[in-house]
Amino acid sequence: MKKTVDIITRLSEHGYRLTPQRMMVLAAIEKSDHHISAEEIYAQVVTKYPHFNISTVYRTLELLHRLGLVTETDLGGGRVRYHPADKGHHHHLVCQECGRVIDLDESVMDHLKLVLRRDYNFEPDIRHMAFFGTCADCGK
Amino acid sequence: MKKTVDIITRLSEHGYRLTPQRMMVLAAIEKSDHHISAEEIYAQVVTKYPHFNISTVYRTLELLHRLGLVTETDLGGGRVRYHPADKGHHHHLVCQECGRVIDLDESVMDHLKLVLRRDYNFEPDIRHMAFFGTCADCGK
DNA sequence: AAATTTATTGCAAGCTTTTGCAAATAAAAT
DNA sequence: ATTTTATTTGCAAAAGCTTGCAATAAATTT
Repeated sequence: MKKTVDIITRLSEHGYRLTPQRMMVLAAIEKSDHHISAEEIYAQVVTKYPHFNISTVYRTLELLHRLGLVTETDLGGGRVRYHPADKGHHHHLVCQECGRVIDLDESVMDHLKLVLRRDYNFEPDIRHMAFFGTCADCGK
Repeated sequence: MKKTVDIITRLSEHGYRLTPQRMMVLAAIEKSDHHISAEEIYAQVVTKYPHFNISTVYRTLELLHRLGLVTETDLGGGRVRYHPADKGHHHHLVCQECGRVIDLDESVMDHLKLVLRRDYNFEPDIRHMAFFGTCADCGK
């Protein structure tokens, strides 16, 4: 399990600056126990740093995602949710009827990953997927 | 291959009204040879119907998607793209480096669909997926 | 054919996310 | 320690999409 300090090292190694804003966004994501939204990160940081702007949250999230340190997932609800990539890769089933979110083990995507690599020579970024559909209860 | 008239029948059967706006949105989607965006549909219809509003496009697309007549897919580029569901189910690989879009046969998702149905009793709506990643050329 | 009912539309406002740009500042060079 | 540099930030505006609501109009009933 990677720690915040390792992510900081990665940023530094890639030549990105270690700004207080980035450190606070990172802390908010790492300490969150759920799939956090940009607005939630903003709300946490702005209490300590009143000038803080939400566009910095989005830019930091884009950077962390591009470096593979954070996953971005649309779980419905009209906003994207973020999760530290090191806190376990997993996927979700989202019921479009009742909104229920079912956790899925990472391994369910292994076969598809293999096919895309082998048959299409494509390296997919499948670390945190959400599939929409109808759950057992709602399907009668 | 389903025709526009069949979609109109389905709408009518479900008790939805056959308004001129809906007919024009439908015509724009059906006659498009690519994955069309809401803005493109709006631009086409508004030339014939100046009062036309883009919120009607989004509401019509949501309805057609809910009835399974149209697929919604994020192919990158900051906007969702729409496609008639009857024009062949297929999927895409989107390269995050060069933006290249590779077409994928519907069957690549068969195994995953089976697993989700069998092991999770979940009926997934996997009719038009896009997977992001790195294509053969960009992966060196 | 007219009246009734109820879904749908247009409009305006709002929400989430992105972007251009000048000012600020982290890190490197002196 | 100071200056230089290039990245990053805050701000404002905009893009894409959604939603509340009163007015409109499709379809049903009379």
